[in-house]
Amino acid sequence: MPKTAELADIPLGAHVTSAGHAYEILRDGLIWGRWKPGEKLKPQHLKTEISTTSSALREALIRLAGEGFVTFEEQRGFSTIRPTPSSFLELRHLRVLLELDAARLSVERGNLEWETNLSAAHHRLIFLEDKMRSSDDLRSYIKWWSRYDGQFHEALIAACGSELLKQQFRSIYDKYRLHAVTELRTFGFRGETTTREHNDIVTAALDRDADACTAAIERHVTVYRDGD
Amino acid sequence: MPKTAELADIPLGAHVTSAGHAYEILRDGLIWGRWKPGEKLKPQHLKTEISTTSSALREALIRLAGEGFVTFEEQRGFSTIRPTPSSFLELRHLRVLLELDAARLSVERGNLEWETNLSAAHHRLIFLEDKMRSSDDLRSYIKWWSRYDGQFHEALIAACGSELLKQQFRSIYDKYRLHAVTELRTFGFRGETTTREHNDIVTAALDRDADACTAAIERHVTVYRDGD
DNA sequence: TGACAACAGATTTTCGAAATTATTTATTTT
DNA sequence: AAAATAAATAATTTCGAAAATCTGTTGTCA
Repeated sequence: MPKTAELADIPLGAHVTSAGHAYEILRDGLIWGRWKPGEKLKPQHLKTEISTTSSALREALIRLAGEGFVTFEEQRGFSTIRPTPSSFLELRHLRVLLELDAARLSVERGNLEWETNLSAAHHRLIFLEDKMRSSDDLRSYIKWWSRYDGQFHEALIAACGSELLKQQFRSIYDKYRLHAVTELRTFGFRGETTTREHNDIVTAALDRDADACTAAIERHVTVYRDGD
Repeated sequence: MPKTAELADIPLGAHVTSAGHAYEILRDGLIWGRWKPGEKLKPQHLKTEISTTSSALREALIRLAGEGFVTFEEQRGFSTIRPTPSSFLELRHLRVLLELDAARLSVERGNLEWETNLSAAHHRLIFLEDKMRSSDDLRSYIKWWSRYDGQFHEALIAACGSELLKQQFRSIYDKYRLHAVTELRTFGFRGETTTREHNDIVTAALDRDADACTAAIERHVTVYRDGD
């Protein structure tokens, strides 16, 4: 369990290069809404916020544009993406497609180590969810919950046997998270329901019931049925 | 039908910036095996091959690394990816996953314009395949066949309703193509079989038979069953 | 008023040289 | 000879200023 001091902020990965560092800062800031949707990201401007040079920022922004976290147009620079209901649904659809496929493979192929890691990730997640239900200030928990949720879903698909599939899932999941942050703030934490869903997923996975597992994931992800 | 002169080379998209230009050249070169697998791509070196500055090349390489066409490690630069049997299977698996889903949606949602475009793309493709069967020098056709095949599969999924899904498919398809180029050179053009498979796909699609269509696609893509 | 050109300010792109870091080669030590 | 160290070479990263391009404003003309 994290100490209180650690709960305040998640440490970013250590990076040797300044461009790599700028990339981490920007990526984190983008996911957590540091800049308004559609806002222009000008290297010259950002170098006061993030203390580095505009060249390093440009390089980081190019990488983020490739991953779809920012948009880029030749001669007119970078902007944050504009989350729309439609882009949210597209991301969710792709997330479900990838996760169901990967989870099915994982359930079929996973060994004891996979079970153990999944169990551990699940335990850590529901422990935090328990804490959250008995707290009135959720904001400080959201980042950690988000991280643990991500690690849980990664543990679930870890044994799918395809590095590419895992990598694609992670990329989509992170962009989905960027969109869902808004929703999390609007609708709040769903508490016991979420915990029950996570339980269903793990139970089915450890029972090696791929159909039940994928069904549980789909229920879990598509809770807000806003016009699929 | 392309003129002979055009057949020799496919024109790259016009770009305003020199980094964008370098990106196009590099991407095309990577797909068509201009550099050996695992070969280091050093900006300083490349600027003699591709006449531009090392900075522009670095920027282009960063973008290509983000898309997975080259690998990148901090402090030790860029290299071309090493196609392995395993990475080929992973790409193919993901390609099938995305294309089946997108094609099903397209078949369900496509309108008359979709039908028309698909029909056109198909016509152009089988016309070239006909020519190829009665030719003894296939090498000059491969690039064009590859392009038309890509356009055909894009036309097929065009009506899926998700820009993100189409974009992801394209990215995976291009990397799949990079791998398949080797295979195409090894096994050669499969001729009549391929044409029949393309026919099956279009027929099912225009019949609005999603199940038959996805089955036909899967047969088409997973022809070389090397240990899935 | 509206269309258009010229201008000014801001932003993006280009470029290459200096600083940093990795890699290879040569030398010394065990 | 093998391992460790040092020097030389090569590659990567950083940096900022100049060039090119875009954007918004002002002024002119029909």
